Amino acid sequence: MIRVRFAPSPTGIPHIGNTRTALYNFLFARHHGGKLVLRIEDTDRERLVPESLPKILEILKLIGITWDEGPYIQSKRLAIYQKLAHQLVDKGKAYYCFCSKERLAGLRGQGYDQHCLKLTPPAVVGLMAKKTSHVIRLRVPDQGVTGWQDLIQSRIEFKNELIDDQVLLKSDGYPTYHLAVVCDDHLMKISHILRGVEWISSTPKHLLLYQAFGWPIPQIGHFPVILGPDKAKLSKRHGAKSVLDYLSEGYLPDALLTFMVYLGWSYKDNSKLLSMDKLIKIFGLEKIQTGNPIFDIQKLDYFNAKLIRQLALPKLIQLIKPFLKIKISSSLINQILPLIQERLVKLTEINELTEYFVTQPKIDAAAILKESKLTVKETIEYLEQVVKTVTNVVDWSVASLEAKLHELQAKLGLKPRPAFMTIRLAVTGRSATPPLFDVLYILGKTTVIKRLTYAQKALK
RNA sequence: GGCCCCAUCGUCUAGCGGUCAGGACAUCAGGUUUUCAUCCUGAAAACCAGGGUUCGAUUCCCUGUGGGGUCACCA
Repeated sequence: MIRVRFAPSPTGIPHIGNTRTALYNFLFARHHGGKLVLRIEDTDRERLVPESLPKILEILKLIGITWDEGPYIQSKRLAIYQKLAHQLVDKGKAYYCFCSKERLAGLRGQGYDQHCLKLTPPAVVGLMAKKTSHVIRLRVPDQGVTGWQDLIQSRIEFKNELIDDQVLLKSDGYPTYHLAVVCDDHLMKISHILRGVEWISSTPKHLLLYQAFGWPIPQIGHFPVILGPDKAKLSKRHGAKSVLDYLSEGYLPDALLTFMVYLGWSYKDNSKLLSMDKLIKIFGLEKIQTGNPIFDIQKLDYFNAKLIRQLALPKLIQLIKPFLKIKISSSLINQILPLIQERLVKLTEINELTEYFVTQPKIDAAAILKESKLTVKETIEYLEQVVKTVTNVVDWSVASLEAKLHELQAKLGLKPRPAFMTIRLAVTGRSATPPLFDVLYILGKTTVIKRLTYAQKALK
């Protein structure tokens, strides 16, 4: 039975890299019909950020990651770790250490265990009675190597002599990560440990712990880490954002999902949007890359824009409403949305792409003149002609607007581009909009005339 | 710096001894006869270097270089 776990530390809101680790574990479990265990590693009470737990759960939920057990909370399992740590002391695999780290380093290799390992019980009791702070350390062998065949990387080995005697139980009675993770993975029957490469150098310490306990060793694999554009590990320093941040910026969950999964993993040409169901079917560790991928926001934009284009209109309307900041009626937004759907990269862009439909835009006289290729007087006259033409449009439709204005353009001997760009600029204040006649149609005759008149004044 | 991992277009990657080294994102050019966007077509763009092994290396081995990770009573 395959059992994997996602074990975040509640020291902040997980960024996209951490969430990807959860995703890969989830996909691996589901693909093989296994279980995902959620565990909260909160043994560092100094860095603990209480609000991060609900955020972690929210992110998993929004992205579509479900778990089968947990969340187990390590701080509520202290007795277990303490008991196991003392067990190791009894077995001679670990020892009480009353020495400072510096002193220990100085004594290393010179029989420091005379000070730490062989304290007889009365002596230990005596020191404890004096409230001398102490830790329990693992006795790491001085010789030999500890290694494993990594599921993703190659075989990895470390010389034991290079590994320090790890602290297992801190002086505050809390376990260190190393103790807690090994105990819990064993107790929770984790079959595959899948985490980021930043854990590689900790793995031999864990392996040694498994040996000390006499426990079977699970399979272990390390995912590449996501790097920032500067090729350093993605972190807050890069403004590494969480899924929550991206969602509020107008990215869609499935775009984020696709983007994350492709960072270090491949499927066909890496350009397809993938749903969670599809991913569960096709995901496998074999396609995980060994090199560290670089975070590229352009890919995210690509997936998001593509997904928005594929959305059915009612769904898009529903999704976009929370992002609307300008006052606009439902019927108007329903008319505009089909025109801007394929122009939307992020949902937040709805405001800037819609604004000129409800507000008189600023008019850039210089830009109009540049496009019209006419003098001020001629441009104003042309706009006047446009006003007359528009006024005379009886059946207000895209087709007749197009017909009449093309007629005018031909009659005046103007080229299409300057003729229509001048109108676009005069009415919308911008040079890039959906098709002009659709825009005019939605704006309505009154507003179009009003804006044309306004633009004429601005030109004077 | 020690230790460990990694190395194909700018980016994500396919490749698992013999390929014109393929695709996608981004970029550029052209087209869809008003802009932008979409869509279509095309272009430019990579095997880090040097040694081996082999009839033959992008692929296997070694060294170097480069990049990354890690060196806590943090995870």
